[in-house]
Amino acid sequence: MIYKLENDIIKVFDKTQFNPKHILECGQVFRFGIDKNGNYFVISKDNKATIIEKDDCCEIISNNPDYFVNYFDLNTDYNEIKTTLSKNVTLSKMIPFGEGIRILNGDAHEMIFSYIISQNNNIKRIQKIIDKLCEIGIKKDGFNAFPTIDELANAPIEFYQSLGAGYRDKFLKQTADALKNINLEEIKQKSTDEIYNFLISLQGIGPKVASCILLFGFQKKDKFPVDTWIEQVYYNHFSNKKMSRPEIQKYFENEFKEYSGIAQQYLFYFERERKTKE
DNA sequence: TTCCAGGCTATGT
DNA sequence: ACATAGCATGGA
Repeated sequence: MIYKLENDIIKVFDKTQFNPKHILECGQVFRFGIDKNGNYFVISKDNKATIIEKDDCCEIISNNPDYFVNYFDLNTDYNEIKTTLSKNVTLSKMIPFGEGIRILNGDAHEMIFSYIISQNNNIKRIQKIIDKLCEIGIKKDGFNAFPTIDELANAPIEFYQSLGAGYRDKFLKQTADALKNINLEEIKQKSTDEIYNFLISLQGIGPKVASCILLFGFQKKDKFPVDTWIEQVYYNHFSNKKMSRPEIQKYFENEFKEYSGIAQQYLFYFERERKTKE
């Protein structure tokens, strides 16, 4: 156990496997930032958590501690996973850059819309578009909840056109309409392949976006999404052999098995931190 | 100005 | 089954 619950505050003691910067800036989530006190915060669904770094622990202050124990995946031992993944020599050299990364247990519905927006886009603009999308979400204490399926389905196409999302606006509207009569909790009971096929049947979702949604929204850690950054990691650090993105995905999923998605985050964070100075 | 960003759809072969 | 043009927008 790496955490304790005290007066609705989660105290995480093992900082080698919990680092708010690594967790939030490794590209898996978009509704986060640093508040005026210099503390990281993250919004998920209709919940918000603020993370305060102390000398001996990180304190997670939120409206819903149970939600965030699950959200931050606090019952999983990431040091054990790191040891396993370190058998790959190339990856073992990159893990220290993002040693406190954890895969967040995000909301499936929120991940679907977030990652439709993410296609052929950059993270800063993705965040701006999602922020605008959330303006129709319920007002909470200092933030907006992510809009529900009904709120998104009831919004007219003009709303989506006002987001600055470009050609993705119609994908968002079509997906909102398609999801209106679907219970995602029932979808969750299906096999990974069945969920994948359901996801790519939605407009604006292809192999990469579906893999992200499976990993971050359906907690399928054996998925390894391949985007432009991962393609570069592959050619810069693993092989010069020309491969398609689906082939690169297979290559890494075969290498990292049930921890593929976690390996992917270390690689993504390493490559992106190396090439973007803030 | 051109290129690129967590790619997908549509339309060829 | 695989290859590629076109796609909205904004920042470098």
